[in-house]
Amino acid sequence: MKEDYGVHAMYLKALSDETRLKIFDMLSNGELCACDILEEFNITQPTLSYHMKILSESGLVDSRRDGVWMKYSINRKNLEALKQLFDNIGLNMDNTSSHL
Amino acid sequence: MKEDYGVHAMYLKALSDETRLKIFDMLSNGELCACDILEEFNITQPTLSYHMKILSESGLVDSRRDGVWMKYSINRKNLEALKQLFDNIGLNMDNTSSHL
DNA sequence: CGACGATATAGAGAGATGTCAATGTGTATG
DNA sequence: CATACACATTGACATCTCTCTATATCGTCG
Repeated sequence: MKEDYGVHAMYLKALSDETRLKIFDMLSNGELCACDILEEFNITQPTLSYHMKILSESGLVDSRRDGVWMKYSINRKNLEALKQLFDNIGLNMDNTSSHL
Repeated sequence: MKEDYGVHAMYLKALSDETRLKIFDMLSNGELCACDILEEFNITQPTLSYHMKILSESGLVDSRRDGVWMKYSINRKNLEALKQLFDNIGLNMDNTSSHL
């Protein structure tokens, strides 16, 4: 439970790019196709494809074909795993000098 | 509240390196000096210094001098801000097809 | 099948990142 | 002050990252 730094680091790396973080946030409102996402950014289609590949391969985003379109959505299980990381860090926190 | 993708991306980038993620986790058990952290890794002292600078400048880690030592600790306010990002993503999530 | 629209892949280039050895800076202590 | 210890900075290097243009692939429809 404490040794999957590699996996968590991969999740964080996937979200550490501002474009990808925005995309991930967009997906929190539901499944989107690549064309919908592309409209929101000033990047080319291949660049978006590159970012979606990184998000998909990290495991944080799922993809499926729907006819001609690729639909992307958040993988909740892995998002929860990532949240768990931060929750555990919070738990370990020494609370004696709580000047939050 | 929705436009600080840049700041959040910076937090995530700071934690997206496996070494830095481990360090951050170590700090959740309380303040540590650089020498303590260095013992846990197979990296040189300048490399650790480089990582600590990235963590400190991101805002997720605080540093203070204690005589000859540098003491590092987690900045809770900014950790909470980062957690908030994930909580908000969770909130937006469409729950109709909850196959978690 | 042939053409078209949506997405993926390849190749290239500029810049960022992680690492080290060497050296500098700051703090205590004799 | 001189020395030693803890940490920071510099410079160099290999690798990774993000972006683009050009081209390929895949699915649909006539």
